[in-house]
Amino acid sequence: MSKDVRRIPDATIARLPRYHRALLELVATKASTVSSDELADLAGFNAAKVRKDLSYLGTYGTRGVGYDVDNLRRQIGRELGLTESWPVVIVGIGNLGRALATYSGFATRGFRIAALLDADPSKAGSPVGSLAVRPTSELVAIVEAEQVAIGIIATPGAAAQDVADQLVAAGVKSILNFSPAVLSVPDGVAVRGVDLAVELQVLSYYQHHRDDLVVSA
Amino acid sequence: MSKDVRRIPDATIARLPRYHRALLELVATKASTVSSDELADLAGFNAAKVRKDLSYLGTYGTRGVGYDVDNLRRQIGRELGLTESWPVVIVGIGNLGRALATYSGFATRGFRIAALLDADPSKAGSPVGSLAVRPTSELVAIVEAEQVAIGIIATPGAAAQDVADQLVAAGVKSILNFSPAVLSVPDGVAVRGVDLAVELQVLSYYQHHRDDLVVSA
DNA sequence: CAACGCTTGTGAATTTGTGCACAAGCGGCC
DNA sequence: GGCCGCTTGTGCACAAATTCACAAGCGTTG
Repeated sequence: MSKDVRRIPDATIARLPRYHRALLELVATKASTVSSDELADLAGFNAAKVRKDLSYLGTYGTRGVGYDVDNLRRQIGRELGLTESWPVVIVGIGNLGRALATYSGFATRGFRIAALLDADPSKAGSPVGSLAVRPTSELVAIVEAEQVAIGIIATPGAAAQDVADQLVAAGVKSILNFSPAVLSVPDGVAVRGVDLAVELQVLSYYQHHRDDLVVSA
Repeated sequence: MSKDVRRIPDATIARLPRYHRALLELVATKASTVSSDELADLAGFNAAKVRKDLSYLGTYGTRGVGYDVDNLRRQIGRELGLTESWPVVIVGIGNLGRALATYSGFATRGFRIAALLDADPSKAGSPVGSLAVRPTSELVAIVEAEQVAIGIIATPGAAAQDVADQLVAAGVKSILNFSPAVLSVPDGVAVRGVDLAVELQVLSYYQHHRDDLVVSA
């Protein structure tokens, strides 16, 4: 009895945030409508992809005119679940954790930092931005009290799996992992990893093979 | 007259760093050989993908046995161009830039931070880790002196394109962009972007649609 | 030295994603 | 009201990536 479960391709979902951000910029300008071509430019893709991606969400464009900036932004936001800001916890308040805690982009793009946690008791109480660092033992209470669904891991790799287990036990269903460790979590918990060194190594590959690529014919 | 230009799929290249890291861990243990199955576990993929990926590099496994840990690590490192450490510059020494500057993962995985740069002259001279922050005006000199090929942008979005232009003008050929801005660069320059909020928003999508996905039949 | 268990390497099938090209349709203009 | 320019939405062909399934081959054991 499930209606038509509109299945949006993963590749499209990964691009929606970029559209969303581009539209936020457009809102700031006077622009009230935008064409797939312009949006492609702003988001860094091509027009055909933009149209196909947006078509999965529904028919929000007007032929001959383009897309209504404000409406489209709202639709994408709704699809991404950004209608109200998600509370997130950051675990591991080293240099990276501190940087994430003070990153303004989270607040402006749909997220609210509910708490900063660190296993090191000597860090507890010290302020980072407007929040104080709290001991990891308070995790369960915080997650429950604030209905936290997303956790960010910014610990060293060695501690990451342990923290992940605690997050899962506390009821967190989505994890963003900045440590280089590969996490194993039960079904139903989503994990996304960002490994800073991995990104550099990929660049290193293309840098290293630049000349190969030019060779042809 | 180009020999066989072994074209490695982009998707594979993006996974090579994960294999490389898993192998580094294996080297630390006693393990001298590893099967595609184990490696898949450690890197977070599946065995078939591992074997196919590795087959693009050459025939480094032994049937019935597995892959020689040390040799495979060396081969992947060579392919990624990690035989000696690349000098990188970090531009934009805010919270994120500072975190990147002190991130130990870069040093252990093939990169050396050649300089920290910031446009704000009041930051110049202040030490971050073992390096002093230098004004962006020194960029050209540094890139030339140290043969820097990779630049990391950790500025706010508004400054990112400007910094990218300067990096390109200085001769940097690969850019890792942590700002949310979309950069435009000439052909021949590689850009990779990591937008922290984008990753969270993708998680938000799956969190938000968790129930839809379970609905079936 | 033959048989066996184990693991790689890879063709082939399948799934997923991309890009083209054009019909459909809106809005303005004469 | 009809024509025209512009931009969406999408069917289709192609390309890339994933997964399956199995033959090839190594090493060990009796």
